[in-house]
Amino acid sequence: MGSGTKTMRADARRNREKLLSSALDLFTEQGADVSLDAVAKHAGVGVGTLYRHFPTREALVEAAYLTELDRLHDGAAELLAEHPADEALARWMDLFVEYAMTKRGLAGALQGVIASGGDPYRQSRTKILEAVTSLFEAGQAQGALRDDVDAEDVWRGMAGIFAMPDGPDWPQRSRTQLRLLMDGLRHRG
Amino acid sequence: MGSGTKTMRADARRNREKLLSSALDLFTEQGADVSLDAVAKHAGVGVGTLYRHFPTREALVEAAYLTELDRLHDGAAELLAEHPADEALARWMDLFVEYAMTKRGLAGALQGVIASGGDPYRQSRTKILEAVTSLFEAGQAQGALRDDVDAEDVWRGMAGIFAMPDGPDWPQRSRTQLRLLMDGLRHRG
DNA sequence: CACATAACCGGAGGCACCCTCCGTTTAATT
DNA sequence: AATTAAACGGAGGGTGCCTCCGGTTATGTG
Repeated sequence: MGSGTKTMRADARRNREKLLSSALDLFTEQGADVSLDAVAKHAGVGVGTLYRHFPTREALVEAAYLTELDRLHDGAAELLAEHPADEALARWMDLFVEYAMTKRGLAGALQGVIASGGDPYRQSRTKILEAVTSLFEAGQAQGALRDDVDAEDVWRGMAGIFAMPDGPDWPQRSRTQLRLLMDGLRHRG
Repeated sequence: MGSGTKTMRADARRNREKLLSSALDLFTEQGADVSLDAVAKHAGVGVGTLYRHFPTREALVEAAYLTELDRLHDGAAELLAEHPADEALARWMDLFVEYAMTKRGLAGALQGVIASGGDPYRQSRTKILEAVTSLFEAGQAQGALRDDVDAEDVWRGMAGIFAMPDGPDWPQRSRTQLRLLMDGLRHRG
């Protein structure tokens, strides 16, 4: 990830982030063919800056997606630091719904990334599984969650929300779905 | 097909055809992102004319493909009128290779058609199967071709060329392949 | 703190494409 | 030959892409 994100000049990093978040907004709510000029303007930045950070449209979309993926991944550790593991997992599932929503929104644009030879989903599985594992196993260690299933089972259960037909209440239904799963994961009694 | 191709004014039909053949040329040899201005110029026609005939890029690409499909389909009857059925089938296979080549060339552009909700391949199977059937069954009736296989088997055999890795000599190898198939279809002795 | 300088910023500008609009041409009809 | 509805063509206005470079700013040094 962020090759030199660490040694970047402060303003450079700021702009990079503004661009990513604008791209996320516009792409998810307006589709794959937003103009890059529009993204730059929305970020309050010149087009030159955009092109310096992301030489191609695909680079921008891919980076936006990977950022979102990282947010999801890193969220696990943060939640785990502040809550009992089972509650952390429950909250993390809400994060997961948000991730799923943006992924849906970006789908069209990501399609284009793949068409130009990219592979944006390469680390998705790994990262997500890593997060689930850390949360779930912590829950087991704390005696709050069942021992007869493993993290992959949990992940498969969560992935079910991708199969649901979308509609205006998709997020709500997904959350319900995941809450059900969560209840199933706790110890009886 | 050609909704009112029959009652169109002569110049209109001429231009329509010039446009289709130019589109075929340019799309197959330059890829999916040729400019429509370029297509019009290549056809020796104003852009206005292009847009009148094909309101969207997708409409043009789809029409070009369907034209090619029709050419293949209609070729069967023509060949059958001029040659013994087995020879007609052999010649038709050459037509099929040409069709396959253009289909490969258009693949990228057709991908876009599908993305905008089109279904260019809907009638492909039917039309091709219809052509094969007429040729093959005529051959059987004339006693030149085997009786223990049917037109669908022939079609499956021909479809094999789509599985071959492409390269500069793809057309040649495809023809060889089909000639082999053709030999297998004739009666022994 | 002031200065130097390397890194970064912004957006004007040139180019290509898209698509519409309307004055002109032409095929078909009588 | 005259009429007219249909079709033509391409100029033009709008938009997006991407580069280039004069101006700005963060950061390390004296």
